[in-house]
Amino acid sequence: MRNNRDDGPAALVRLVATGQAESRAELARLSGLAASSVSLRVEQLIEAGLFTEEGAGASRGGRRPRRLRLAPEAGVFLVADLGAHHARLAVVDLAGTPLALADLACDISVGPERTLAAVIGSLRELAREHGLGDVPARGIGVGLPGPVDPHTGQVVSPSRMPGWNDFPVRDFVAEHAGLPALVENDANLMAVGEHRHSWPGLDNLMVIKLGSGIGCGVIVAGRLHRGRGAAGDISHVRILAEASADCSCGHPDCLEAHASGAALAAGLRAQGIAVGQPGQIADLVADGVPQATSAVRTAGRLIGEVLTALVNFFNPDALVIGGSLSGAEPLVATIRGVIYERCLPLATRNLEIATSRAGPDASILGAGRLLLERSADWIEPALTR
Amino acid sequence: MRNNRDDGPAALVRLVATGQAESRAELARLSGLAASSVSLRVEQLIEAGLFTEEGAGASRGGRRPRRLRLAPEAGVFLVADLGAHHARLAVVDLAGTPLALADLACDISVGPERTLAAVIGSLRELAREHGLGDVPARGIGVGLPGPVDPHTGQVVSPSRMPGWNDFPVRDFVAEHAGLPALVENDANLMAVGEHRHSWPGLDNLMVIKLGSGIGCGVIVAGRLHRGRGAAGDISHVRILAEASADCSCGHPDCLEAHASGAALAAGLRAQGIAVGQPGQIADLVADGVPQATSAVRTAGRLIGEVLTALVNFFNPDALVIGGSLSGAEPLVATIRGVIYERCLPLATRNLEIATSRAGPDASILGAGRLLLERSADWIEPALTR
DNA sequence: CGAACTTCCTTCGAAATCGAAGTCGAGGAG
DNA sequence: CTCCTCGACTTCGATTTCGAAGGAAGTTCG
Repeated sequence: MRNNRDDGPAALVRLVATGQAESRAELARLSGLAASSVSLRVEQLIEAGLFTEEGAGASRGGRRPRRLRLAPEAGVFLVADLGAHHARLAVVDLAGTPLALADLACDISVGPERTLAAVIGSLRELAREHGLGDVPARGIGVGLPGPVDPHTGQVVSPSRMPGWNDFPVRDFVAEHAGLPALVENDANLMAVGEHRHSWPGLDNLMVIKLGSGIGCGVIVAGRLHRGRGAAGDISHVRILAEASADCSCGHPDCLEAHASGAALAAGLRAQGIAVGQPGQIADLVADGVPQATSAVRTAGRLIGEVLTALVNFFNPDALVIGGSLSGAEPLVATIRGVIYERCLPLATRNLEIATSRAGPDASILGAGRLLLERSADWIEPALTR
Repeated sequence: MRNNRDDGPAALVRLVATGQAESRAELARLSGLAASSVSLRVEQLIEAGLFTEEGAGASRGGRRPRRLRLAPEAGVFLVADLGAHHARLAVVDLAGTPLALADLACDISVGPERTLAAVIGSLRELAREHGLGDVPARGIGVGLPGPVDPHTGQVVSPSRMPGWNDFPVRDFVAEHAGLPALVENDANLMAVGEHRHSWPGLDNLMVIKLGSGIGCGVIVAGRLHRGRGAAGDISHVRILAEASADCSCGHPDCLEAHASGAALAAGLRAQGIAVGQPGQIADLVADGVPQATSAVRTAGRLIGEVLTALVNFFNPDALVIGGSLSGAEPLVATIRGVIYERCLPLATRNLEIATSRAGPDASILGAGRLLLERSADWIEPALTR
C-alpha cells in the first residue's frame, strides 16, 4: 500500500528531469510537500551532486526563482532499441535527452548472448567517444521486437527472434553491464516515449507501430499497460480479406499477414516492384507509385477495421500512429477515416488521431523515461543521511 | 502527485471493511505505517465510532490480537442498480454486505427526475423498514444501463434511456438524497464487484454482462478503467453475420443486433417461441429447447470472435461472464472455445474464463466498494483532531 | 520614485510519524 | 508448573514533516 508512493527524493528528481519543475516553489506545488521540506531535500540533492543551481528563472510577478537543473554529472542511461537487423543506440541524460546516438548493424538471429554483448560493448564505447566515460551510468534499457514478460524480464514466444525464447534478457544485461536493466517491448517503449514527450496530459493512449510488423503499446491512466506481457497485440486478429494468407502464428488471415510492412513489401515485390526495407514503402507512396498507394490504402482499411473495436472498447484520448510506415499519408488517412466512420460517436468525439510527434527515436525516449521512473533505487541511497 | 496517496485514516477503514485486516498488527503490515501510528489512529477511529474492539483473534504464535471490526453504527450506503424496467435496491454496510435488499418496478423511460426520486425514496424507506433509519447513510450509489461521464456524472448518449441524455444524474441524486453520490455504468459496477469480491488478487479483468444488452466493464491494474466514459463498449463492433440486421447505433450488423439478449429473444419469438425477459432464454436452454440452444451457440460464436481481438489486445488475467444469460451453459462454452482456439497462446496461457462468482448482485457489491474507496472525504472530518 | 503587492525561499516551533525498547499475553517445551 | 519464545500492542524519545511567519527580491501602479 505504501510501496508505490510518489514522494521520496526521486520524485523531485523526476519533476526536474521532466521539466515540470524548475524551482523549489514549483517542486512544492507539484509534489504536494511543504515548501520547507522541499528546500531541505533540494539541499541534499545538490550536495549529492544530482542538482545544480543555475541562475534565476523568470519572475511570475514576485521574486525570481532560483533555477534548478539536473547536474550533467548526475548520470546517464544507456539505451538500445533493437530491430531484426539493426539496433539504435543512445546515451541519454536522466531527462532522456540523447547525448549521443549511433546505429549498429546486428542480426538478432545470432542469438541473445552475442547480440546483447555487442550492444552493451558498443554502448559503453559510444559513451566514451562522447566524453561521457566518467559520468556514472545509472541504468541500461533495451527495447526488443517481441513480447517481454514484465516480471521475469524474459522474452516469451517471440515470432521473429529465433533463439531468444525464454532467454532471461534482463538478468543477462544487468549482469554484463553491471547496471540496473530495463527490458521492454519496442512498441511499449514507443508508447511511453510518445506519451511522456508529446501527450503528457493524456491518460489513455494507444500507439501503433507500423513497421515490418504491427505493434501496439497502450498507456492506461498514464501508465504503461503490460497485461501479462502480451498486451497490445493487435496483429493476430482475424480479418476478412479477399485472398487468404497464412500467418506465422498458425492462423489464417491475421492482420499481420495482410497489412504489415513485410506483407506489403512482399505483395509489391510480387508485382515486380523493388522494395528493400518496409520503410521504403512510404517513399514509393510519396513518389506516386500507384500500386504502393493502393496497397497501403487496403492495409489502412484493414488496420482501421481492427482498431474500431479496440477504440470502442478502450476509449482512448488519442491514437498515435508511428513506425516507418506512418510516413505514408494515405495509410494514415484511411485508418483515420475508417475509425471516424465506424466507431461510436461517444468514443470518437474527443479522440485525437495523429502521427508520431516524438519522431523515430520515440522508443529511446521511452526507455529513458522508464529508467528515470525506476530511479528511486539508486537516488535514495546516494543521499547523505 | 500527493493527491491519491493511500495512507490516511480512510485506508485503515478500508482495510478493515474489506476484511484484509482484523488487528492493529495487520493494519500496520498492510498499510506500511509504523505500529505506533496505527495504534494512535485506531484509537481515534474507535472514538469516532467507526471501529469497535471485539474479543480477540487467533494467535499466530504469540499474544492474541485484539480484533477490530467496523461498528454497525458506523454507517451504511444506499445503492440502486437500475435496469430498463426494474431497479434492484440495497442498503449495505461499509464493507458492502447487503443488510436489506428490495426490488422496485420502475420504468426508466418516464425520465430521470421521477425515476430517481422514486428510487431515493424507496431506498430511505428500505433503510427505515430494516431498523437502519438511525444509522447514518454515508453515500448513495446508482448504477445505470448506459454510459456515464466520469467527470460530470452525466449520462451521455444512452441508447436505451430516453430523456436521460446529458441529465446531471450525480448532482441530482446528491442534492435530493443529501449525500455524496456515485453514478456509474452498471457493467462497470459489476466489474468492480466481481473484482473485489471474487478476484481481488488479479490486476486486469474483463467482465462481460450478457443481459438484454451486452455490456463490459474493465479493471486495469486493479482499478476501474473508464476511458472518457465510454470504455468497455463491445457491442457496437461490426461482425460478419449471415443475415443483416440494423442496430440502434445506426450501423448494420453490430454485435448487439445479433447476439444480445434482446436480439435473441426477438429471434426466438419470430420462431413462435414465447420469451418474456431475456433472462428466460437461459431457462429455455436448460429445458432443452433446441432453437434456444442453437441461437445461443451462434451468439456465443459471435461474441467470442469479438472478444478474441480484445483479449489479445488487453491480455487480461481473467474474463468473467455475468448477466442473466450467463446461466446458459452452451453460450459460455462456445465463447470459451472460440477464445482458446483463436487467441494467441501467450494471451490465453494463464487466462481464466469463468462465469460470475459474485452473483446477480455483483453491481450492488461494486457500488458499495467504490463508495468505500471514496470515503476519505467523510472519514477524515469525522475524527477529533 | 515609492508604496503595495506577489512570489520565492528560509526559519523555527508545533505536530505527526517513526522506531527501538519495553510490556502484555498467549502457546510450547521441558 | 516454569521458563522460554513469539507476536501484539504501548511508551517514549528522535526524526521528519508541516505550516505560519518573516525576510528577500521582484513587479506593478499611482
